[in-house]
Amino acid sequence: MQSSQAGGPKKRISESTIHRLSLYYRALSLLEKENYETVSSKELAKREKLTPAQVRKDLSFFGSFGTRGLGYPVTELKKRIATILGIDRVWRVALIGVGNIGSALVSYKEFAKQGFHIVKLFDNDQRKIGSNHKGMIVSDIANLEQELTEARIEVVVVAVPATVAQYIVDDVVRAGVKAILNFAPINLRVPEDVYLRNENMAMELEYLSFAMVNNHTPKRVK
Amino acid sequence: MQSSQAGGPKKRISESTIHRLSLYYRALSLLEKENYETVSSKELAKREKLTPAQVRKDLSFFGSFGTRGLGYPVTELKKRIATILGIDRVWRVALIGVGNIGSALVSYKEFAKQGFHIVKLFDNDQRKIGSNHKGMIVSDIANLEQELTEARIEVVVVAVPATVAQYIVDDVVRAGVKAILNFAPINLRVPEDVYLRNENMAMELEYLSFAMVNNHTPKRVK
DNA sequence: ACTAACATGTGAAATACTTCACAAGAAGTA
DNA sequence: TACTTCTTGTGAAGTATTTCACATGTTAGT
Ligand SMILES: NC(=O)c1ccc[n+]([C@@H]2O[C@H](COP(=O)([O-])OP(=O)(O)OC[C@H]3O[C@@H](n4cnc5c(N)ncnc54)[C@H](O)[C@@H]3O)[C@@H](O)[C@H]2O)c1
Ligand SMILES: NC(=O)c1ccc[n+]([C@@H]2O[C@H](COP(=O)([O-])OP(=O)(O)OC[C@H]3O[C@@H](n4cnc5c(N)ncnc54)[C@H](O)[C@@H]3O)[C@@H](O)[C@H]2O)c1
Repeated sequence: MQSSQAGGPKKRISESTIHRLSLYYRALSLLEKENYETVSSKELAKREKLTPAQVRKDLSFFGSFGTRGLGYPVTELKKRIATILGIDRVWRVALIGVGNIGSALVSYKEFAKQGFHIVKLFDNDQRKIGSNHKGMIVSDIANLEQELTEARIEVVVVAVPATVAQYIVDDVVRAGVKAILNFAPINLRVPEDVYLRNENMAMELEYLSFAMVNNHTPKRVK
Repeated sequence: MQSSQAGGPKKRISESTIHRLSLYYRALSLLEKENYETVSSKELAKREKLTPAQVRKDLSFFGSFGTRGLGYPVTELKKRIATILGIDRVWRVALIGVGNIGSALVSYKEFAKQGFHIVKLFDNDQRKIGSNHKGMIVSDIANLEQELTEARIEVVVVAVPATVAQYIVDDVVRAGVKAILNFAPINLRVPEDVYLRNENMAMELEYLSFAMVNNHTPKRVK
Protein backbone atom coordinates (compact mmCIF):
# COMPACT_ATOMS: atom_id res chain seq x y z
CA MET A 1 0.00 0.00 0.00
CA GLN A 2 1.75 3.10 -1.18
CA SER A 3 0.89 6.16 0.84
CA SER A 4 2.43 8.55 -1.66
CA GLN A 5 0.29 9.93 -4.40
CA ALA A 6 0.73 9.70 -8.12
CA GLY A 7 2.86 12.60 -9.22
CA GLY A 8 5.19 12.30 -6.31
CA PRO A 9 5.22 12.08 -2.56
CA LYS A 10 3.38 14.60 -0.45
CA LYS A 11 6.16 16.06 1.64
CA ARG A 12 9.51 17.23 0.45
CA ILE A 13 11.95 14.37 0.29
CA SER A 14 15.48 15.27 1.31
CA GLU A 15 18.37 14.83 -1.03
CA SER A 16 19.99 12.51 1.50
CA THR A 17 17.00 10.24 1.45
CA ILE A 18 17.15 10.04 -2.33
CA HIS A 19 20.84 9.26 -2.23
CA ARG A 20 20.22 6.54 0.30
CA LEU A 21 17.57 5.03 -1.94
CA SER A 22 20.38 4.54 -4.47
CA LEU A 23 22.33 2.71 -1.79
CA TYR A 24 19.38 0.52 -0.90
CA TYR A 25 18.88 -0.27 -4.54
CA ARG A 26 22.46 -1.36 -4.90
CA ALA A 27 22.32 -3.42 -1.72
CA LEU A 28 19.08 -5.07 -2.81
CA SER A 29 20.60 -6.00 -6.16
CA LEU A 30 23.32 -7.83 -4.28
CA LEU A 31 20.92 -9.45 -1.85
CA GLU A 32 18.90 -10.68 -4.80
CA LYS A 33 22.01 -12.32 -6.25
CA GLU A 34 22.64 -13.93 -2.87
CA ASN A 35 19.13 -15.37 -3.05
CA TYR A 36 17.72 -13.55 -0.07
CA GLU A 37 13.94 -13.50 -0.16
CA THR A 38 13.49 -10.91 2.55
CA VAL A 39 15.74 -8.48 4.33
CA SER A 40 15.32 -6.55 7.57
CA SER A 41 16.02 -2.88 7.98
CA LYS A 42 18.78 -4.01 10.33
CA GLU A 43 20.59 -6.02 7.68
CA LEU A 44 20.09 -3.38 5.01
CA ALA A 45 21.43 -0.77 7.41
CA LYS A 46 24.45 -2.85 8.25
CA ARG A 47 25.34 -3.29 4.61
CA GLU A 48 25.26 0.40 3.86
CA LYS A 49 26.56 1.67 7.19
CA LEU A 50 23.35 3.32 8.29
CA THR A 51 20.90 2.82 11.14
CA PRO A 52 17.83 0.57 10.89
CA ALA A 53 15.61 3.49 11.88
CA GLN A 54 17.00 5.52 9.02
CA VAL A 55 16.21 2.81 6.54
CA ARG A 56 12.67 2.41 7.79
CA LYS A 57 12.05 6.14 7.89
CA ASP A 58 13.37 6.63 4.36
CA LEU A 59 11.15 3.90 2.98
CA SER A 60 8.15 5.05 4.98
CA PHE A 61 8.10 8.31 3.01
CA PHE A 62 7.03 6.32 -0.01
CA GLY A 63 4.75 3.71 1.49
CA SER A 64 4.94 0.66 3.65
CA PHE A 65 6.68 -2.12 1.86
CA GLY A 66 7.61 -4.45 4.68
CA THR A 67 6.04 -7.09 6.82
CA ARG A 68 6.35 -6.88 10.58
CA GLY A 69 8.37 -9.66 12.06
CA LEU A 70 9.73 -10.56 8.65
CA GLY A 71 11.29 -7.64 6.89
CA TYR A 72 11.10 -6.42 3.30
CA PRO A 73 10.69 -8.66 0.26
CA VAL A 74 13.95 -8.16 -1.63
CA THR A 75 12.84 -8.35 -5.24
CA GLU A 76 9.64 -6.46 -4.61
CA LEU A 77 11.36 -3.66 -2.71
CA LYS A 78 14.03 -3.38 -5.37
CA LYS A 79 11.33 -2.90 -7.99
CA ARG A 80 9.57 -0.33 -5.85
CA ILE A 81 12.73 1.68 -5.37
CA ALA A 82 13.45 1.49 -9.08
CA THR A 83 10.04 2.98 -9.70
CA ILE A 84 10.54 5.69 -7.10
CA LEU A 85 13.94 6.59 -8.54
CA GLY A 86 12.56 6.47 -12.05
CA ILE A 87 15.09 3.90 -13.21
CA ASP A 88 12.49 1.33 -14.24
CA ARG A 89 12.55 2.86 -17.69
CA VAL A 90 15.02 3.94 -20.33
CA TRP A 91 16.46 7.44 -20.29
CA ARG A 92 17.96 8.71 -23.49
CA VAL A 93 21.32 10.21 -22.69
CA ALA A 94 23.75 12.26 -24.76
CA LEU A 95 27.39 12.66 -23.82
CA ILE A 96 29.18 15.84 -24.80
CA GLY A 97 32.97 15.76 -24.92
CA VAL A 98 34.47 12.44 -25.91
CA GLY A 99 37.82 12.97 -24.17
CA ASN A 100 39.45 11.15 -21.29
CA ILE A 101 36.55 11.04 -18.92
CA GLY A 102 33.93 11.01 -21.67
CA SER A 103 35.40 7.87 -23.25
CA ALA A 104 35.46 6.15 -19.89
CA LEU A 105 31.81 6.91 -19.37
CA VAL A 106 30.83 5.59 -22.79
CA SER A 107 32.38 2.23 -21.94
CA TYR A 108 30.68 2.06 -18.56
CA LYS A 109 28.05 -0.63 -18.70
CA GLU A 110 26.53 0.04 -15.29
CA PHE A 111 24.78 3.16 -16.53
CA ALA A 112 22.81 1.26 -19.16
CA LYS A 113 21.89 -1.32 -16.52
CA GLN A 114 20.23 1.43 -14.54
CA GLY A 115 18.33 2.65 -17.56
CA PHE A 116 20.67 5.42 -18.69
CA HIS A 117 21.34 4.67 -22.33
CA ILE A 118 23.95 6.81 -24.00
CA VAL A 119 22.63 7.15 -27.52
CA LYS A 120 24.46 10.23 -28.79
CA LEU A 121 28.02 11.53 -28.58
CA PHE A 122 29.18 15.05 -29.41
CA ASP A 123 32.56 16.69 -29.79
CA ASN A 124 34.08 19.62 -31.67
CA ASP A 125 37.33 17.92 -32.56
CA GLN A 126 37.40 17.14 -36.30
CA ARG A 127 39.49 14.05 -35.63
CA LYS A 128 36.82 12.68 -33.36
CA ILE A 129 33.72 13.68 -35.29
CA GLY A 130 32.54 10.77 -37.41
CA SER A 131 34.62 8.24 -35.51
CA ASN A 132 33.10 5.19 -33.93
CA HIS A 133 32.83 4.71 -30.15
CA LYS A 134 31.10 1.56 -28.97
CA GLY A 135 28.97 1.53 -32.08
CA MET A 136 28.10 5.21 -31.95
CA ILE A 137 29.29 7.84 -34.37
CA VAL A 138 30.53 11.05 -32.75
CA SER A 139 28.41 13.98 -33.93
CA ASP A 140 29.53 17.52 -34.57
CA ILE A 141 28.69 19.86 -31.71
CA ALA A 142 27.71 22.45 -34.32
CA ASN A 143 24.25 20.92 -34.68
CA LEU A 144 23.84 20.23 -30.99
CA GLU A 145 20.49 21.82 -30.34
CA GLN A 146 18.79 20.29 -33.34
CA GLU A 147 20.26 16.84 -32.85
CA LEU A 148 19.37 16.72 -29.17
CA THR A 149 15.80 17.49 -30.04
CA GLU A 150 15.64 15.03 -32.90
CA ALA A 151 17.15 12.25 -30.84
CA ARG A 152 14.70 13.06 -28.03
CA ILE A 153 17.52 13.32 -25.50
CA GLU A 154 16.37 13.62 -21.90
CA VAL A 155 19.67 13.67 -20.03
CA VAL A 156 22.96 15.26 -21.00
CA VAL A 157 26.37 14.45 -19.56
CA VAL A 158 28.85 17.30 -19.88
CA ALA A 159 32.49 16.21 -20.13
CA VAL A 160 34.10 19.15 -21.89
CA PRO A 161 36.68 21.63 -20.54
CA ALA A 162 35.30 24.04 -17.96
CA THR A 163 35.96 27.00 -20.24
CA VAL A 164 33.34 25.96 -22.78
CA ALA A 165 30.87 24.17 -20.51
CA GLN A 166 28.55 27.15 -19.99
CA TYR A 167 28.08 27.83 -23.71
CA ILE A 168 27.30 24.21 -24.34
CA VAL A 169 24.90 24.01 -21.45
CA ASP A 170 23.07 27.07 -22.76
CA ASP A 171 22.51 25.17 -25.99
CA VAL A 172 21.45 22.08 -24.13
CA VAL A 173 18.90 24.08 -22.18
CA ARG A 174 17.61 25.63 -25.37
CA ALA A 175 17.05 22.14 -26.72
CA GLY A 176 14.66 21.57 -23.85
CA VAL A 177 16.76 19.06 -21.91
CA LYS A 178 15.79 19.07 -18.24
CA ALA A 179 18.58 17.05 -16.65
CA ILE A 180 22.32 17.63 -16.79
CA LEU A 181 25.20 15.80 -15.16
CA ASN A 182 28.27 17.99 -15.23
CA PHE A 183 31.88 16.88 -14.82
CA ALA A 184 33.50 20.24 -15.50
CA PRO A 185 34.71 21.94 -12.32
CA ILE A 186 32.60 25.03 -12.70
CA ASN A 187 29.27 26.24 -11.42
CA LEU A 188 26.91 26.27 -14.36
CA ARG A 189 23.90 28.55 -14.65
CA VAL A 190 20.68 26.84 -15.67
CA PRO A 191 17.03 27.90 -15.41
CA GLU A 192 14.98 26.90 -12.37
CA ASP A 193 13.25 24.06 -14.17
CA VAL A 194 16.44 22.30 -15.25
CA TYR A 195 17.99 19.78 -12.88
CA LEU A 196 21.75 20.04 -12.66
CA ARG A 197 24.11 17.82 -10.73
CA ASN A 198 27.85 18.18 -10.51
CA GLU A 199 30.34 15.38 -10.26
CA ASN A 200 33.21 16.95 -8.39
CA MET A 201 36.05 14.59 -7.68
CA ALA A 202 38.33 17.26 -6.28
CA MET A 203 35.78 17.75 -3.53
CA GLU A 204 36.13 14.21 -2.28
CA LEU A 205 39.91 14.31 -2.41
CA GLU A 206 39.87 17.57 -0.53
CA TYR A 207 37.65 16.05 2.09
CA LEU A 208 40.19 13.28 2.58
CA SER A 209 42.96 15.80 2.83
CA PHE A 210 41.01 17.88 5.36
CA ALA A 211 40.22 14.80 7.40
CA MET A 212 43.84 13.75 7.58
CA VAL A 213 45.17 17.18 8.44
CA ASN A 214 42.49 17.93 11.01
CA ASN A 215 41.92 14.47 12.42
CA HIS A 216 38.35 14.91 11.46
CA THR A 217 35.85 12.61 13.11
CA PRO A 218 33.44 11.63 10.41
CA LYS A 219 29.89 10.97 11.36
CA ARG A 220 30.07 7.20 11.48
CA VAL A 221 26.53 6.11 12.00
CA LYS A 222 25.60 2.79 13.52
CA MET B 1 43.58 35.90 13.79
CA GLN B 2 42.70 32.24 13.65
CA SER B 3 40.40 31.11 16.41
CA SER B 4 40.99 27.45 15.73
CA GLN B 5 43.80 25.69 17.46
CA ALA B 6 46.72 23.85 15.99
CA GLY B 7 45.66 20.26 15.50
CA GLY B 8 42.28 21.22 14.18
CA PRO B 9 39.26 23.29 15.03
CA LYS B 10 37.56 22.96 18.39
CA LYS B 11 34.08 21.92 17.41
CA ARG B 12 33.09 19.29 14.95
CA ILE B 13 32.96 20.67 11.44
CA SER B 14 30.20 19.29 9.29
CA GLU B 15 30.90 17.50 6.07
CA SER B 16 28.82 20.06 4.22
CA THR B 17 30.98 22.85 5.52
CA ILE B 18 34.09 21.07 4.28
CA HIS B 19 32.54 20.51 0.89
CA ARG B 20 31.61 24.15 0.68
CA LEU B 21 35.18 25.12 1.48
CA SER B 22 36.12 23.30 -1.71
CA LEU B 23 33.60 25.43 -3.56
CA TYR B 24 34.94 28.62 -2.02
CA TYR B 25 38.45 27.59 -2.97
CA ARG B 26 37.44 27.09 -6.56
CA ALA B 27 35.55 30.38 -6.68
CA LEU B 28 38.48 32.22 -5.14
CA SER B 29 40.84 30.77 -7.73
CA LEU B 30 38.62 32.24 -10.41
CA LEU B 31 38.26 35.57 -8.63
CA GLU B 32 42.02 35.74 -8.38
CA LYS B 33 42.31 35.25 -12.13
CA GLU B 34 39.75 38.01 -12.61
CA ASN B 35 41.99 40.26 -10.51
CA TYR B 36 39.60 40.77 -7.66
CA GLU B 37 41.40 41.94 -4.54
CA THR B 38 38.52 41.42 -2.16
CA VAL B 39 35.22 39.61 -2.29
CA SER B 40 32.11 39.84 -0.13
CA SER B 41 30.25 36.88 1.29
CA LYS B 42 27.41 38.03 -0.93
CA GLU B 43 29.40 37.71 -4.14
CA LEU B 44 30.98 34.43 -3.06
CA ALA B 45 27.55 33.09 -2.19
CA LYS B 46 26.12 34.16 -5.53
CA ARG B 47 28.86 32.39 -7.42
CA GLU B 48 28.34 29.11 -5.65
CA LYS B 49 24.58 29.34 -5.22
CA LEU B 50 24.64 29.64 -1.45
CA THR B 51 23.57 32.29 1.04
CA PRO B 52 25.90 34.99 2.34
CA ALA B 53 25.17 33.91 5.91
CA GLN B 54 26.24 30.41 5.08
CA VAL B 55 29.53 31.59 3.68
CA ARG B 56 30.27 33.72 6.72
CA LYS B 57 29.27 31.01 9.15
CA ASP B 58 31.43 28.42 7.41
CA LEU B 59 34.47 30.65 7.46
CA SER B 60 33.85 31.75 11.03
CA PHE B 61 34.46 28.19 12.23
CA PHE B 62 38.08 28.62 11.29
CA GLY B 63 38.72 32.24 12.19
CA SER B 64 37.83 35.69 11.05
CA PHE B 65 39.39 36.41 7.74
CA GLY B 66 37.39 39.37 6.53
CA THR B 67 37.17 43.10 6.99
CA ARG B 68 33.84 44.72 7.79
CA GLY B 69 32.60 46.98 5.06
CA LEU B 70 35.09 45.49 2.62
CA GLY B 71 34.87 41.72 2.45
CA TYR B 72 37.55 39.03 2.29
CA PRO B 73 40.98 39.43 0.70
CA VAL B 74 40.87 36.98 -2.21
CA THR B 75 44.43 35.70 -2.33
CA GLU B 76 44.77 35.59 1.42
CA LEU B 77 41.51 33.74 1.94
CA LYS B 78 42.37 31.29 -0.80
CA LYS B 79 45.62 30.49 0.98
CA ARG B 80 43.85 30.11 4.30
CA ILE B 81 41.34 27.69 2.86
CA ALA B 82 44.14 25.73 1.20
CA THR B 83 45.74 25.37 4.60
CA ILE B 84 42.47 24.36 6.24
CA LEU B 85 41.80 21.77 3.54
CA GLY B 86 45.36 20.56 3.67
CA ILE B 87 45.97 21.18 -0.01
CA ASP B 88 48.88 23.57 0.54
CA ARG B 89 51.18 20.58 0.36
CA VAL B 90 51.84 17.57 -1.81
CA TRP B 91 49.99 14.32 -1.21
CA ARG B 92 51.51 11.18 -2.63
CA VAL B 93 48.77 9.29 -4.43
CA ALA B 94 48.67 5.81 -5.93
CA LEU B 95 46.08 4.76 -8.48
CA ILE B 96 45.00 1.14 -8.58
CA GLY B 97 43.37 -0.12 -11.77
CA VAL B 98 44.57 1.55 -14.96
CA GLY B 99 41.43 0.89 -16.98
CA ASN B 100 38.89 3.27 -18.49
CA ILE B 101 38.33 5.51 -15.54
CA GLY B 102 41.82 5.02 -14.13
CA SER B 103 43.47 6.23 -17.33
CA ALA B 104 41.24 9.28 -17.39
CA LEU B 105 42.28 10.15 -13.85
CA VAL B 106 45.97 9.78 -14.63
CA SER B 107 45.66 12.39 -17.37
CA TYR B 108 43.74 14.78 -15.19
CA LYS B 109 45.98 17.73 -14.40
CA GLU B 110 43.65 19.42 -11.92
CA PHE B 111 44.46 16.89 -9.24
CA ALA B 112 48.15 17.73 -9.26
CA LYS B 113 47.27 21.42 -9.12
CA GLN B 114 45.49 20.76 -5.85
CA GLY B 115 48.45 18.90 -4.47
CA PHE B 116 47.39 15.36 -5.29
CA HIS B 117 50.32 13.88 -7.17
CA ILE B 118 49.74 10.47 -8.66
CA VAL B 119 53.15 8.85 -8.33
CA LYS B 120 52.32 5.15 -8.60
CA LEU B 121 50.06 3.05 -10.83
CA PHE B 122 49.04 -0.56 -10.22
CA ASP B 123 47.24 -3.18 -12.25
CA ASN B 124 47.12 -6.96 -12.52
CA ASP B 125 46.89 -7.14 -16.29
CA GLN B 126 50.17 -8.43 -17.70
CA ARG B 127 49.69 -6.34 -20.84
CA LYS B 128 49.51 -3.19 -18.73
CA ILE B 129 52.21 -3.95 -16.18
CA GLY B 130 55.45 -2.31 -17.25
CA SER B 131 53.73 -0.01 -19.74
CA ASN B 132 54.17 3.72 -19.61
CA HIS B 133 51.36 6.10 -18.64
CA LYS B 134 52.23 9.78 -18.52
CA GLY B 135 55.78 8.94 -17.59
CA MET B 136 54.87 6.35 -14.99
CA ILE B 137 55.43 2.63 -15.28
CA VAL B 138 52.47 0.50 -14.22
CA SER B 139 53.47 -1.75 -11.31
CA ASP B 140 52.29 -5.26 -10.61
CA ILE B 141 49.58 -5.39 -7.99
CA ALA B 142 51.33 -8.46 -6.57
CA ASN B 143 53.75 -6.30 -4.59
CA LEU B 144 51.14 -3.74 -3.63
CA GLU B 145 51.64 -3.58 0.10
CA GLN B 146 55.40 -3.32 -0.07
CA GLU B 147 55.45 -0.81 -2.90
CA LEU B 148 52.88 1.45 -1.27
CA THR B 149 55.02 1.57 1.84
CA GLU B 150 58.26 2.13 -0.03
CA ALA B 151 56.76 4.91 -2.12
CA ARG B 152 55.35 6.49 1.04
CA ILE B 153 51.85 6.63 -0.48
CA GLU B 154 49.32 8.58 1.58
CA VAL B 155 46.23 8.42 -0.62
CA VAL B 156 44.97 5.57 -2.78
CA VAL B 157 42.47 5.83 -5.60
CA VAL B 158 40.64 2.58 -6.28
CA ALA B 159 39.52 2.13 -9.89
CA VAL B 160 39.23 -1.65 -10.20
CA PRO B 161 36.12 -3.79 -10.70
CA ALA B 162 33.84 -3.95 -7.67
CA THR B 163 34.44 -7.69 -7.33
CA VAL B 164 38.10 -7.27 -6.35
CA ALA B 165 37.97 -3.89 -4.63
CA GLN B 166 37.65 -5.24 -1.09
CA TYR B 167 40.71 -7.50 -1.34
CA ILE B 168 42.76 -4.68 -2.70
CA VAL B 169 41.58 -2.27 -0.06
CA ASP B 170 42.49 -4.78 2.63
CA ASP B 171 46.05 -4.71 1.28
CA VAL B 172 46.03 -0.95 1.08
CA VAL B 173 44.95 -0.72 4.70
CA ARG B 174 47.67 -3.16 5.71
CA ALA B 175 50.19 -0.86 4.05
CA GLY B 176 49.13 1.84 6.49
CA VAL B 177 47.38 4.12 4.00
CA LYS B 178 44.80 6.28 5.77
CA ALA B 179 42.87 7.80 2.87
CA ILE B 180 41.04 6.03 0.06
CA LEU B 181 38.96 7.35 -2.80
CA ASN B 182 36.87 4.55 -4.23
CA PHE B 183 35.22 4.46 -7.65
CA ALA B 184 33.92 0.91 -7.45
CA PRO B 185 30.19 0.77 -6.77
CA ILE B 186 30.47 -1.20 -3.56
CA ASN B 187 30.55 -0.45 0.12
CA LEU B 188 34.07 -1.16 1.31
CA ARG B 189 34.97 -2.14 4.85
CA VAL B 190 37.87 -0.24 6.36
CA PRO B 191 39.01 0.26 9.96
CA GLU B 192 37.80 3.27 11.93
CA ASP B 193 41.01 5.21 11.45
CA VAL B 194 40.99 5.01 7.66
CA TYR B 195 39.15 7.70 5.74
CA LEU B 196 37.13 6.38 2.84
CA ARG B 197 35.17 8.34 0.29
CA ASN B 198 33.13 6.94 -2.54
CA GLU B 199 32.68 8.48 -5.94
CA ASN B 200 29.30 7.22 -7.02
CA MET B 201 28.19 8.53 -10.38
CA ALA B 202 25.09 6.36 -10.54
CA MET B 203 23.84 8.17 -7.46
CA GLU B 204 23.83 11.53 -9.21
CA LEU B 205 22.15 10.16 -12.30
CA GLU B 206 19.55 8.51 -10.13
CA TYR B 207 18.95 11.78 -8.37
CA LEU B 208 18.28 13.42 -11.74
CA SER B 209 15.94 10.64 -12.67
CA PHE B 210 14.10 10.88 -9.36
CA ALA B 211 13.80 14.62 -9.73
CA MET B 212 12.32 14.37 -13.20
CA VAL B 213 9.86 11.65 -12.32
CA ASN B 214 8.75 13.23 -9.06
CA ASN B 215 8.98 16.89 -9.96
CA HIS B 216 11.29 17.23 -7.06
CA THR B 217 11.88 20.70 -5.71
CA PRO B 218 15.55 20.86 -4.94
CA LYS B 219 16.65 23.01 -2.10
CA ARG B 220 17.61 26.01 -4.17
CA VAL B 221 19.13 28.34 -1.68
CA LYS B 222 19.27 32.06 -2.23
C1' DA C 1 34.11 65.23 11.52
C1' DC C 2 29.94 63.56 10.15
C1' DT C 3 27.03 60.59 7.52
C1' DA C 4 25.59 56.94 4.53
C1' DA C 5 26.48 52.66 2.67
C1' DC C 6 28.61 48.25 3.33
C1' DA C 7 29.75 43.99 5.20
C1' DT C 8 31.56 40.93 8.88
C1' DG C 9 30.91 37.78 12.82
C1' DT C 10 27.79 35.58 15.75
C1' DG C 11 24.18 34.44 19.26
C1' DA C 12 19.50 33.09 18.75
C1' DA C 13 15.63 31.37 16.05
C1' DA C 14 14.02 28.54 12.61
C1' DT C 15 14.38 24.38 9.83
C1' DA C 16 15.80 20.09 8.63
C1' DC C 17 17.28 15.62 9.61
C1' DT C 18 18.18 11.60 12.50
C1' DT C 19 17.38 8.62 16.22
C1' DC C 20 14.47 6.85 19.89
C1' DA C 21 11.12 4.09 21.59
C1' DC C 22 7.08 1.67 21.39
C1' DA C 23 2.46 0.05 19.80
C1' DA C 24 1.09 -3.26 16.82
C1' DG C 25 1.29 -6.90 13.31
C1' DA C 26 3.25 -11.39 11.75
C1' DA C 27 5.22 -15.92 12.17
C1' DG C 28 6.59 -19.87 14.52
C1' DT C 29 6.04 -23.18 18.42
C1' DA C 30 3.66 -25.96 21.41
C1' DT D 1 -5.06 -20.69 21.77
C1' DA D 2 -1.38 -18.70 24.17
C1' DC D 3 3.11 -17.23 24.17
C1' DT D 4 7.56 -15.72 22.41
C1' DT D 5 10.26 -13.52 19.09
C1' DC D 6 10.94 -10.58 15.47
C1' DT D 7 10.46 -6.41 13.01
C1' DT D 8 7.81 -2.70 10.88
C1' DG D 9 5.98 2.08 10.78
C1' DT D 10 5.83 6.36 13.02
C1' DG D 11 4.99 10.22 16.37
C1' DA D 12 8.00 12.45 19.45
C1' DA D 13 12.49 13.70 21.06
C1' DG D 14 16.93 14.84 20.13
C1' DT D 15 20.67 16.81 17.07
C1' DA D 16 22.47 19.23 13.48
C1' DT D 17 22.45 22.71 10.13
C1' DT D 18 20.89 26.87 8.13
C1' DT D 19 19.09 31.35 8.27
C1' DC D 20 17.96 35.59 10.66
C1' DA D 21 19.02 39.80 12.44
C1' DC D 22 21.81 43.01 14.49
C1' DA D 23 25.75 45.01 17.02
C1' DT D 24 29.98 46.35 15.50
C1' DG D 25 33.40 47.95 12.55
C1' DT D 26 35.22 49.86 7.86
C1' DT D 27 35.27 52.77 3.88
C1' DA D 28 34.23 56.68 1.13
C1' DG D 29 32.17 60.98 0.16
C1' DT D 30 31.30 65.69 1.48
N1 LIG E 1 39.90 13.38 -16.73
C1 LIG E 1 39.40 13.28 -15.53
O1 LIG E 1 39.70 12.35 -14.80
C2 LIG E 1 38.44 14.28 -15.01
C3 LIG E 1 38.01 14.16 -13.71
C4 LIG E 1 37.09 15.08 -13.22
C5 LIG E 1 36.64 16.08 -14.03
N2 LIG E 1 37.07 16.18 -15.29
C6 LIG E 1 36.55 17.27 -16.11
O2 LIG E 1 35.89 16.71 -17.22
C7 LIG E 1 36.06 17.54 -18.34
C8 LIG E 1 36.72 16.76 -19.43
O3 LIG E 1 37.98 16.29 -18.98
P1 LIG E 1 38.88 15.34 -19.84
O4 LIG E 1 40.02 14.96 -19.02
O5 LIG E 1 38.07 14.28 -20.44
O6 LIG E 1 39.38 16.36 -20.97
P2 LIG E 1 39.71 16.06 -22.48
O7 LIG E 1 40.41 17.23 -23.01
O8 LIG E 1 40.33 14.72 -22.60
O9 LIG E 1 38.29 15.94 -23.15
C9 LIG E 1 37.51 17.04 -23.46
C10 LIG E 1 36.76 16.73 -24.74
O10 LIG E 1 35.88 17.80 -25.02
C11 LIG E 1 36.03 18.15 -26.38
N3 LIG E 1 35.69 19.56 -26.55
C12 LIG E 1 36.43 20.65 -26.27
N4 LIG E 1 35.77 21.77 -26.57
C13 LIG E 1 34.58 21.38 -27.05
C14 LIG E 1 33.46 22.08 -27.55
N5 LIG E 1 33.41 23.40 -27.58
N6 LIG E 1 32.42 21.35 -27.96
C15 LIG E 1 32.44 20.01 -27.91
N7 LIG E 1 33.47 19.30 -27.45
C16 LIG E 1 34.53 19.98 -27.04
C17 LIG E 1 37.45 17.85 -26.73
O11 LIG E 1 37.60 17.68 -28.13
C18 LIG E 1 37.69 16.59 -25.95
O12 LIG E 1 37.33 15.47 -26.68
C19 LIG E 1 36.89 18.72 -17.90
O13 LIG E 1 36.04 19.77 -17.54
C20 LIG E 1 37.59 18.18 -16.67
O14 LIG E 1 37.90 19.21 -15.78
C21 LIG E 1 37.96 15.30 -15.81
N1 LIG F 1 34.21 3.65 -16.55
C1 LIG F 1 33.47 4.52 -15.86
O1 LIG F 1 33.04 5.54 -16.39
C2 LIG F 1 33.17 4.29 -14.42
C3 LIG F 1 32.36 5.18 -13.77
C4 LIG F 1 32.09 5.02 -12.43
C5 LIG F 1 32.64 3.95 -11.76
N2 LIG F 1 33.40 3.08 -12.39
C6 LIG F 1 33.97 1.97 -11.63
O2 LIG F 1 35.37 2.07 -11.66
C7 LIG F 1 35.94 0.78 -11.68
C8 LIG F 1 36.79 0.64 -12.91
O3 LIG F 1 35.97 0.83 -14.05
P1 LIG F 1 36.57 0.84 -15.52
O4 LIG F 1 35.49 1.18 -16.43
O5 LIG F 1 37.81 1.67 -15.55
O6 LIG F 1 36.92 -0.70 -15.70
P2 LIG F 1 38.11 -1.32 -16.52
O7 LIG F 1 37.83 -2.76 -16.64
O8 LIG F 1 38.36 -0.52 -17.75
O9 LIG F 1 39.37 -1.12 -15.58
C9 LIG F 1 39.63 -1.88 -14.47
C10 LIG F 1 41.12 -2.03 -14.34
O10 LIG F 1 41.42 -2.75 -13.16
C11 LIG F 1 42.36 -3.75 -13.47
N3 LIG F 1 42.18 -4.84 -12.52
C12 LIG F 1 41.24 -5.81 -12.52
N4 LIG F 1 41.43 -6.63 -11.47
C13 LIG F 1 42.51 -6.17 -10.82
C14 LIG F 1 43.21 -6.60 -9.68
N5 LIG F 1 42.83 -7.66 -8.99
N6 LIG F 1 44.27 -5.89 -9.29
C15 LIG F 1 44.66 -4.81 -9.99
N7 LIG F 1 44.05 -4.36 -11.07
C16 LIG F 1 42.99 -5.04 -11.48
C17 LIG F 1 42.05 -4.17 -14.88
O11 LIG F 1 43.21 -4.77 -15.46
C18 LIG F 1 41.72 -2.83 -15.50
O12 LIG F 1 42.86 -2.18 -15.98
C19 LIG F 1 34.80 -0.20 -11.64
O13 LIG F 1 34.56 -0.58 -10.33
C20 LIG F 1 33.65 0.62 -12.17
O14 LIG F 1 32.45 0.14 -11.68
C21 LIG F 1 33.71 3.23 -13.72
